Amino acid sequence: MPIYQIALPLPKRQVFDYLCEQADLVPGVRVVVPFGPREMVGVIVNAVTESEHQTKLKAIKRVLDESPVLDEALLAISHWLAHYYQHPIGEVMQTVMPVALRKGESDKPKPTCVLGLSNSDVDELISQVSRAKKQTELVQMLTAGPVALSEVKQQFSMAVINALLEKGIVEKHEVEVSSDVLSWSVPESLDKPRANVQQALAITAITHRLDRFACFLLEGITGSGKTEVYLQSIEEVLRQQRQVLILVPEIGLTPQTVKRFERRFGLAVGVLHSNLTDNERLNVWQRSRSGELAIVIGTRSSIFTPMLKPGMIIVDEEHDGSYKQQDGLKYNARDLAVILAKHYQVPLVLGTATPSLETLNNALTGKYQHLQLLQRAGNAALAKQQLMDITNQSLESGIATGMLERLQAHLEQGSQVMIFVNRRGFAPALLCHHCGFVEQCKRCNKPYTVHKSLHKIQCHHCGAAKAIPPKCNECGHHEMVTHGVGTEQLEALLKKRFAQYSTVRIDSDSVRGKSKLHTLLDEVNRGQHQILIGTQILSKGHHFPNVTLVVILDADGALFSADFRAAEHLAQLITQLAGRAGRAEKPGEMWLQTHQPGHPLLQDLIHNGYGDFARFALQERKLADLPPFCYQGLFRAEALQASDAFQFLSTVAELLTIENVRIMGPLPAIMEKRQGRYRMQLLLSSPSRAQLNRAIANHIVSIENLPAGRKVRWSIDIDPQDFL
DNA sequence: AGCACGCCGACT
DNA sequence: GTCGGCGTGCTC
Repeated sequence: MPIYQIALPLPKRQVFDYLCEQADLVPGVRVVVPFGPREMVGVIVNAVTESEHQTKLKAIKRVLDESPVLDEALLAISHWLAHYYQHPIGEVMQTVMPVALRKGESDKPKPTCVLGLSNSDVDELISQVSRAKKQTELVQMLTAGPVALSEVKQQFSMAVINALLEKGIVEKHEVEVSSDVLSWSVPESLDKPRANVQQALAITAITHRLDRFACFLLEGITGSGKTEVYLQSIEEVLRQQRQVLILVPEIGLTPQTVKRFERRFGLAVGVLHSNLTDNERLNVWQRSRSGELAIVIGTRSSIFTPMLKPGMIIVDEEHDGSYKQQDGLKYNARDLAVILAKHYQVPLVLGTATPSLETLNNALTGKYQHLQLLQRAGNAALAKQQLMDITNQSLESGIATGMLERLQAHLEQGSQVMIFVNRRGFAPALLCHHCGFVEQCKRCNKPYTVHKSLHKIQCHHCGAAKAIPPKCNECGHHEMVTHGVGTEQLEALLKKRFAQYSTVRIDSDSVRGKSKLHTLLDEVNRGQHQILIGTQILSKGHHFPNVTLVVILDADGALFSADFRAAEHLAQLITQLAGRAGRAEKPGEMWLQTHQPGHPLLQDLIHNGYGDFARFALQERKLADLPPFCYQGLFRAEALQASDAFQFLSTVAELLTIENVRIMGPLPAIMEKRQGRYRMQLLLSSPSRAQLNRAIANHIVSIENLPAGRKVRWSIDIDPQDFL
């Protein structure tokens, strides 16, 4: 009887062998197997003739698929992920599959519900509806032919639909979707803008040979028309009847973005974002696999969407941190896109105004083709960047007095202003004016953030909140003062100081849902608010044409951070913000408040721009032997007892002492304590990615079985993005 | 990861 | 005398 190796969703770097009478099962097929006292859904990895565990083999309970759910590309990607990230194959396959399929649901499309008219005499039917306006509209919509229920629901409420169903005017049918044909037509005469020279060069470079792997860095300054390059390149791919996968950052996926793609080609676009249900996700997955969808656009995990005829992959805002998954399988979707494009033999376009140093380095060394868009189209403007030295300056809630006057001047001109702070809440600490005691979260050993409007102090690391203490816990004095500045405090100051203008605060406290964010942003652009206060959120995706003054309150933190990428991220933030404000006839200015006006990185950034800064920063990384000039892997461990984490990592360090791999640690993590657990890490770095990988791979099973690992939660992070 | 088995404290 | 705490070990 044939034996199959099955990948099961367990944190174990091994497969489990099972018997099955069926001899024709192939890798990628899901099966249900008995596992100890329970049942699990696993995926066939391989068929073998012998097993080390011959005597204890059990039989597969049920075969779920006739053909593999994981196609050849996804299987290859799963193995690559398991090897590169040294992650258990079962968990990898779990990550790669949509949730519905992990649970064992069928991968065949469910019959869709469609609504149609009960007879063809439209006038007769409309007369039956009588005066109900919405119902008449729906009947009219259906005169063109039956429409899917899910689509009808977007425009009409269930009440309207049910009313017509009860009257027998409309009927519901289940229809098998048969979408085995891949075919769409792109209109010949697309109403498209004319590309400028640089755009045209980029489009030609990308579309020159679409039938092979090539990686492009499309470095386009804000407003240079990156999207138009995407669109015209996509057009060529679509004409070849091939599909396009587009990755966007979490926050960048707005209905407007999707509509732009839909309107241009008049084709169905599959959209994947975090608010979809498992079944909606599965539906897009199926329609992409069958070739029905020409374009799929989505966030990080969309990289796992199968395609019948892949033609191109685009990663927009390639520098964005949301492409790296922070828990479980810590993959980077942008890096994975390179592997996938190579596998498919299709071009990959990485687009951004502020390339990550890793990608820029690949472009500068010729590994990627570097396409640059330096001309700004029509209405775009870049705010003029300037430094404001605040050493010895008087500050009011963190803002320099001179800056307040500048705000006043811009507001009087009828412009909008934007102030950027990197902290939510009122103040990042509460301390006793008498003895200096700082109120700290006991689980994280970090100061509580003060939220005055909620009358609470909250730990921003674990979320725990409590009432603001009326007196010092240490000395009992009643004089508690705040330290530092958050968005809430700035809002209070500016509301008082500029009472005649409307101030709005945009951070994750003030925008609970995504729709709230869009409402507020719309209000800003309609001119309902003049003063805009916010965090990171403001730097992504939205334009503020009437903003003529942008102030960054504190640029210094990032210059002396323990995280070597902090300066890069600050530069990206500043450049992105500068590109979001103002327009050609009304250019903006941007001020960076700093205690370090002479800092070379800041100087370079504001005088020579991001491109120059990035090249300079790359030199620094090279001298310091940091990524992308070395490769890193990070072992993290956390335990209730700091010594347990330390001991585990020490043992790991001993095992991994290998030539050409530098080991640092075990050291406490930057966030040394979080949610009551002590966190330590062990950083490995090597000039050779292969040697680093081999060092870990050779010992991972012994590490996995280390008795010292029982008390700790540990994980490996290959190419770590941050060191929190 | 789950889940069972197993050996020591406060309770109907 | 039992219920239940979570340490240890195993799952093909």
